[in-house]
Amino acid sequence: MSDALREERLKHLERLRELGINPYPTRCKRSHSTQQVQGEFQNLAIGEESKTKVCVAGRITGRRVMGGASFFDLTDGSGRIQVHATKDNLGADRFELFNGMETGDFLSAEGIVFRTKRGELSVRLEKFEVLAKAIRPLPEKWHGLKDTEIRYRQRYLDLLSNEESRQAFMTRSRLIQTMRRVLDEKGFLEVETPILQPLYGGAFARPFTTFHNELKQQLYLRISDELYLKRLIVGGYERVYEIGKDFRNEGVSTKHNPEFTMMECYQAYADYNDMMALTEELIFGIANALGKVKLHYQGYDIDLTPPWPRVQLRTAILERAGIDIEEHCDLTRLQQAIRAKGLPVDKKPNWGQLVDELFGRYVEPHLVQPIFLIDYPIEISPLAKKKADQPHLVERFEVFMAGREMGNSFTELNDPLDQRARFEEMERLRKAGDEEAQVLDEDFLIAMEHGMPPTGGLGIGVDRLAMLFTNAPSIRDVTLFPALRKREESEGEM
RNA sequence: GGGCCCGUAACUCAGUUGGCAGAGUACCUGGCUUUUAACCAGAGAGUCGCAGGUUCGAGUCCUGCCGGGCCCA
Repeated sequence: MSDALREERLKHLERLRELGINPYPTRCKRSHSTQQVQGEFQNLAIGEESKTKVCVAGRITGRRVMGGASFFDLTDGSGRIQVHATKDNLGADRFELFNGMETGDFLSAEGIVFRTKRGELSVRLEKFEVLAKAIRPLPEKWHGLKDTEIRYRQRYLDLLSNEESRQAFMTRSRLIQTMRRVLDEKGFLEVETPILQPLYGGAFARPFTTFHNELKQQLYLRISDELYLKRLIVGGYERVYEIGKDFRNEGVSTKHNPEFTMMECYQAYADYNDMMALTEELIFGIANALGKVKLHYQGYDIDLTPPWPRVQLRTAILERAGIDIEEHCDLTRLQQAIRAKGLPVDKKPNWGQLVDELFGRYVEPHLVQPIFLIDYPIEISPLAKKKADQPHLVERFEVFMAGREMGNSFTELNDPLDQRARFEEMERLRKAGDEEAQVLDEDFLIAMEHGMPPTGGLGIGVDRLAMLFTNAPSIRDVTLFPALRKREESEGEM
């Protein structure tokens, strides 16, 4: 019987009820967190006792029962404290009841604080209350929980069992907190834009679709925040940002979860050079807050101290692939150059996409230290402003570290007629079968036709940054509930 | 979508050439009033992911499916 352990705990639950004890009381009092006890009484000597009583509450994570005395570990969100109970202190009945409590159960424990012979700060139990009975056992503490599937599907067990995992999500939280603080301090306004959108845009990706019953209308889950945030720049806010989920209907891998967290910000009267400085400030600020300006990531030593080099995309490709894309500035000539090098490269509909492919294959994996690559092909950047002197390129950069793109930015296109032409080119690609080509958004064009100031925009992938700062090999290690296949039967979980 | 690997008790894992389903922890019983991976003694615990096939006999070999991981697209 796989439920034998649960049955036993249910019996214990019934025993509690028979004794008139509510196993799930509505309230509990506690005077101290375990951390407060550990701090406040750290100077108690062995054998010494506190003058005052404390009341702590937490989950039983260890039980050492020995005849007339027992030691329980009580764990709360801040840490752990040992509770010492004796038959003499509690009386035989209450002592027996206490000893019957099981790992995983929640208790409150009241008594003076003392230090045992072995030097462990402990609460000498005088009174206790059952706070919540657990009717399933927790994973065994010594080996912990390793099964990746259970760790993802039942993340609470992972958080209880694996301290590294618990720390990783706290690091992620502090990362976002710092990102928000830096942006707030610089006068950016945090806003919220629609996740359900009648059209999707701002990135190359296939969307999730859904349906609004009352409106009888198909809606898309956003693939980026860009087009709405720019409408707010049109509306007169000079600095806006949003941190939230984007959704892309693509495969699941160590680097991709179908929903992921993105920070996007837009600053009027700025360009991509300003956004490079902002990127450094943000990521360096986070690194400082986390104490990880120099860090190890999956075998790499990475130093985030700014400034980071600014290198032309062209130069980077020339160095790594030995091809000067400017000397082969149309699709067929670039294809020939690649073939002449004996390099395999997929068919692409235009020069820009082929450059992107070349870059992704031969350059990106080598970009370990932080670096900005600047000036991208116009075909893969339909929302960015052309370079004045090189109209086949745009003022765009991507920032890389640990062989991965961490952010994307451009001097935003604010010429409504050029923007319309770019969308129309996208529509052409779309009709030619490119499912990821962007969709013409008339409402967005109308907004831009009302006048948009020169603007710099930046997007940073929060999950990837979190991976970097927690040394996580997979996005699932920094995503509390990563996307997994639905299981056939609902039965069978522990 | 393709390749490789994994799925055995609540947890962590063994399981030989195809020959009775195992260990540690947890749980249960007894002992033990300063232990801390408590200790000592004893007992129980299994749809070997699912479904077929080969075989006298399958956790083990074969096929399909489900779920997970890594690499590639």
